[in-house]
Amino acid sequence: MNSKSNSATISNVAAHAGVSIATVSRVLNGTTPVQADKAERVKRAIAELNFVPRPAARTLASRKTNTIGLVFSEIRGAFFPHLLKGIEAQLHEAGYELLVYSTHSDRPIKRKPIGEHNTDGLLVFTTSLDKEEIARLYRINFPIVLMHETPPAGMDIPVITVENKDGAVMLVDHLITHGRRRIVFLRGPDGHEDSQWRERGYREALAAHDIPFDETLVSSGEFDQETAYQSLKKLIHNGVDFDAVFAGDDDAAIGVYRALKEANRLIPDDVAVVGFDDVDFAGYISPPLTTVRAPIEEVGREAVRQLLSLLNGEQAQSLVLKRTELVIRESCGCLNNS
Amino acid sequence: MNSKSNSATISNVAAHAGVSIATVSRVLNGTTPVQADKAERVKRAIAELNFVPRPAARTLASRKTNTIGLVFSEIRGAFFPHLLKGIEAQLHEAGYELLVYSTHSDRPIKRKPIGEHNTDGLLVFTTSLDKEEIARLYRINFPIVLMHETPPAGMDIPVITVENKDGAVMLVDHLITHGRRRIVFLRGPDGHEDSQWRERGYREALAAHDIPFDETLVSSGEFDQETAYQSLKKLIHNGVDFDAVFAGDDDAAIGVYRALKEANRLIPDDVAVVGFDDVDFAGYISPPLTTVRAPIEEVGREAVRQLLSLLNGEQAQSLVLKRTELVIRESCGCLNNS
DNA sequence: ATATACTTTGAAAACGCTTTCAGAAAGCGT
DNA sequence: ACGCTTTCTGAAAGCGTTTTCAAAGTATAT
Repeated sequence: MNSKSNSATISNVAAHAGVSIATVSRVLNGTTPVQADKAERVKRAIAELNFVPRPAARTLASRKTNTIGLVFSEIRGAFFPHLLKGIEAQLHEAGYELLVYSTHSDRPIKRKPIGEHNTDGLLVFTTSLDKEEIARLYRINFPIVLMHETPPAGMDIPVITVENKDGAVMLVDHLITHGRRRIVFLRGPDGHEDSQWRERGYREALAAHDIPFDETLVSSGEFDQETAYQSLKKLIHNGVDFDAVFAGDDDAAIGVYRALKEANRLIPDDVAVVGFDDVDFAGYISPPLTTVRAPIEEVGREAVRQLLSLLNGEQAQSLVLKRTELVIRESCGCLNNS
Repeated sequence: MNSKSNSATISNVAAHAGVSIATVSRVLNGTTPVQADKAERVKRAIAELNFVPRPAARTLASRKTNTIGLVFSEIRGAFFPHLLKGIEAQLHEAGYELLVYSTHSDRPIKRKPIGEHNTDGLLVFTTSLDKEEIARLYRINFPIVLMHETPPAGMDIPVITVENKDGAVMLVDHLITHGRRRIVFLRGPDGHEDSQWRERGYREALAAHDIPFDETLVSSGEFDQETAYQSLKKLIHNGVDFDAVFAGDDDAAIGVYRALKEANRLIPDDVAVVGFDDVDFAGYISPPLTTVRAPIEEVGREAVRQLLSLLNGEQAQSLVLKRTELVIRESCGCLNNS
């Protein structure tokens, strides 16, 4: 069928240039100096024969795959493309290939199809890889970098994430400063670290203003529009009193908007709403959403940088926290009140 | 550093099970029947030694990489994740790996780093690979499937795309039916086939209602928010008379919204606006955008299916057109008028 | 029994590179 | 000129599989 088989190999090049294959390999990789004229002949032969070294053969001989793997569990609409973009760009600059794998919950595979034998290192997003697999890779000294998740206790694996807590503090503090006191918080998925940190920020901001934490104001948002919608609807139905909502993330904020509109509560006049992430649509919904910008593309780039350090045998930073930034738009109401 | 090197190989397994490596290979791949008891011993040995065959060695020996490549040029925010999701899911179901490569315009590489030697086949999105490279791959009989782009003349390469023209016709026809006559069209990027077909649909719909095509109503949108904003601003500034805008795609529609709001023209009362794609935010901007749903995840899945056919030596369909679907929301104004 | 045809099996040859090792060539100091 | 480094270079040994080939073992048909 396809004729990959007939293309030139290193021996063809060697023969054509009148040198040994070792020499060809050397000009190919620049591992050892080669006489100028021979190098020239080899280069010409490579060009004429249109020779491209087979990655598989290289990998087998050198034990390096020259590719790194990206593992993630969900392609969250607005979030993921930015992460991928950062990773892709930074990685290809360094000459590595990118193998992508998504571990959907419904895929009951034992052996992970991505790991030591087909990559030189792994980029792991949130909880896409279970603790045991991470531990196993760590034990065999396989380079990994985690994004938005801390490693299991005792393992020194680099982590890149954003200032979730700071972001949440800024948001909630902003709301309080502008007169809101009863602020609903919608939690993200269980075990999601981003959510845990955001809740911590929420609590700290309240405490800083001497507002007692009120469990009835906390509900489940799951970083998901529909869940947030249902949760808020229930709060309203139960007659819970609140004048603001920190939705957990921007997706959930959409659900909050819907519930509020249905209940004829005005945003921001009756209820201020804030999200998290500053996804693409945040500025275009109505009213434009006040949120926190998470530099997710930069998280991707940084993760690659750290992984490359590891691959080069250098020391990597064990934790890189990317700054978040408050983006004030209209849903918090401060543009009118203040 | 890392100890991939010390893990079990096929010979270890063979020794442990008391058979030859050929036999191990056979139970591994099921290529030839093996006596039940021996097979059992081999399986146990594999489990005990925790043996995983090295992909590189397999590839070298069998000349199959068991991975396919995805080439694209841009990670369009709202569009791309769905495509990737479809591809990823379908591909891993079939046991293939996914290698991802983005050909940014500013990357001046000669040899494409993705192709015959590191993949068994390629999925190509729009114009991410130039004609020559496609022609070269076609010539060596390398399996490719194109998404949203027709192959160069004379090459029978499968194409998966959506009913762009039909979608555009539905959209424009809908506008006309509801009384709009002077409809602006914002073109996508030069050479982008989606855009060309949408324009064709735009023209056909006009013709069907005996509305003459008016070049002054056509401008450049580039499927980009900012460009669309600028173009529309200029149209307004030039005093061009129009009562509707077909923005080319949803991203451009955002720019149109902005320009219109700035000019104090009401959507849909003064100007109806429609987009294309039905990206995630389309239902949440204000007013909610009337658009056409493009089943992009399904395009990804279908592309994989066709590529797998090719890989299995079967005949693939040369063209698969996925149906588009009109999604009527509020920006077209029909919910009030009709 | 005997010739004939399957089944199973292992030895060994690829697959296309990198890398080690030792030797040849060249440069240098005396 | 003569050793002693220092550079280059090629032969050959892997890397870990798949696959071909022929032999050995079994069953079937005469």
